Amino acid sequence: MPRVRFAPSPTGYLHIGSARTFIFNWLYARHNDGTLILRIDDTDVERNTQQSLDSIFEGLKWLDLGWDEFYRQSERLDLHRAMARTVLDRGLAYRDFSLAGSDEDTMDRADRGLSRDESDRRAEAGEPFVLRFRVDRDPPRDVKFRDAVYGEQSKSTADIEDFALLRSNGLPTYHMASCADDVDLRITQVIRGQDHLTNTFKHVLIFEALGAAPPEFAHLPLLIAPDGAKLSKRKHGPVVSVTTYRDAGFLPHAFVNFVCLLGWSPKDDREQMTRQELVEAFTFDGINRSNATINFTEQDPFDPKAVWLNGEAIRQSGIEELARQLVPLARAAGLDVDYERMLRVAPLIRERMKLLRDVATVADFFFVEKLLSYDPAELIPQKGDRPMALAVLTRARDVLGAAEFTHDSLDAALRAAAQELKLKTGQMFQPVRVAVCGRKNAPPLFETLEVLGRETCLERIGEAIEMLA
RNA sequence: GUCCCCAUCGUCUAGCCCGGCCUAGGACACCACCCUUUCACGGUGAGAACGGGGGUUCGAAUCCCCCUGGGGACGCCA
Repeated sequence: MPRVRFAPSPTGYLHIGSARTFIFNWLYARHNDGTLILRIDDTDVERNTQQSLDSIFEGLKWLDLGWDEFYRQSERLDLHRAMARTVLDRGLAYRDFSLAGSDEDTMDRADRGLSRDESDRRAEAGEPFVLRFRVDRDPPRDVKFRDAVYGEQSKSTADIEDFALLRSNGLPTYHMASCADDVDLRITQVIRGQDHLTNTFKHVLIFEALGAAPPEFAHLPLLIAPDGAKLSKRKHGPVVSVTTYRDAGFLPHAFVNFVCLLGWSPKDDREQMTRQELVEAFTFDGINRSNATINFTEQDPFDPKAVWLNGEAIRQSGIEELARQLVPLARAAGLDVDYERMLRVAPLIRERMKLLRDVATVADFFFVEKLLSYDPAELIPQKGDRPMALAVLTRARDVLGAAEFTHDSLDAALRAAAQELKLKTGQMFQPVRVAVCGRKNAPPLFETLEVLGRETCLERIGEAIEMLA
């Protein structure tokens, strides 16, 4: 049974690249009936924050995929130290007491040749040290592994420096903790970003030193920003945060769908896929080797394809479900909404939204007492003038005062009115639409009038007439 | 500086491993037209790419080499 893990470090919010790593791990686990482990890599006490841990959970929960087991590295430090000790005892690591560091030749540290006796003595005396892996370069040999995505990989030990296993404060480094836990948790596949590809040679060395078979590795092409650099929290800001997508009104699945298409393909031209279809189609063979650019700008933080996918997902969602999701977004935008009313509005705006937050700009007039002020010139129809607009609105007021407020009778009544006034239907409808919606672009007129109700419509048309008079 | 990885439309990608079916396919975006009471949805269509140079071969987007370009890693961060 495959066992994979997603191992974020709580040093910032969950960004889209991490989210993709999580999703690919999830997909692999589900496709192969395996186990997905969430492991918090929090060995760097200085940089960890509760806030970012919360934000990671928030992001992962929103994705709504779940995981099977949970661990925190900070609760497993004894294991890491014990394994580091094993490496030391096998002579494959040494204590480096020269804490200056920077000028030091990273290949051949001065303390590399210290005798074990002296090393032990100084350690017992309480002298601080860094435990380093003793990379065997005499003679150099090639460290090899086969990556499931990038193929055979090889690197000479001559090009690998003596990296740290334990810090002078006694805490394990990422390399040590990660490998120790991968062994202990019996991880079978390590699926992570390609930025770890060169680290992997060090990890292979650690697995060897521990006498453990290394897991299979699958490195993912990086997600890069339009400026060409690896996506980063520091450089690109909140536009790369998963919560930014959530707050804008992405549907979790649309987001997942989009992210899956970055660096992976089902190879058969499918793009909109259900969760089940993704699980069934996901294999390492479909993963690309080249980095994927995610398109965003300061003005428009979301990739157009993500937005399109989301619009499609919105159109495919049920009215009840959509209305339920729209209510909080509308409230956040300051609109006075309730579920019942949203249920009537949702069908009118479903295909006019790409993000859930669009509800605020597309449906505001359904929920406000008083329309936002608009330019009275908007009331004047194509190839028409002020008197025409006035005539239309006056007639419309009479008609709507009498008509039954259902789609069909409104349709019939207003069309008849247009004919009487010898106007094109468009010339008849536009002033009415602007009067009741406060703008030219809006959902279909009769449905809109129906939902708005007679009282509101007459009131707004009256106001429009006053504006023109 | 050293090492590693990558290279098809603006972007995401199919094709590459197993050369010919590729006058390079799909999607998003953009543009045009159709539908239409506006907007949107939907439909139809157009433009748009194999980074360059050498090989190998009857034949190369596909195989090899070089160049160029891009990215990543080299921390007592992960």
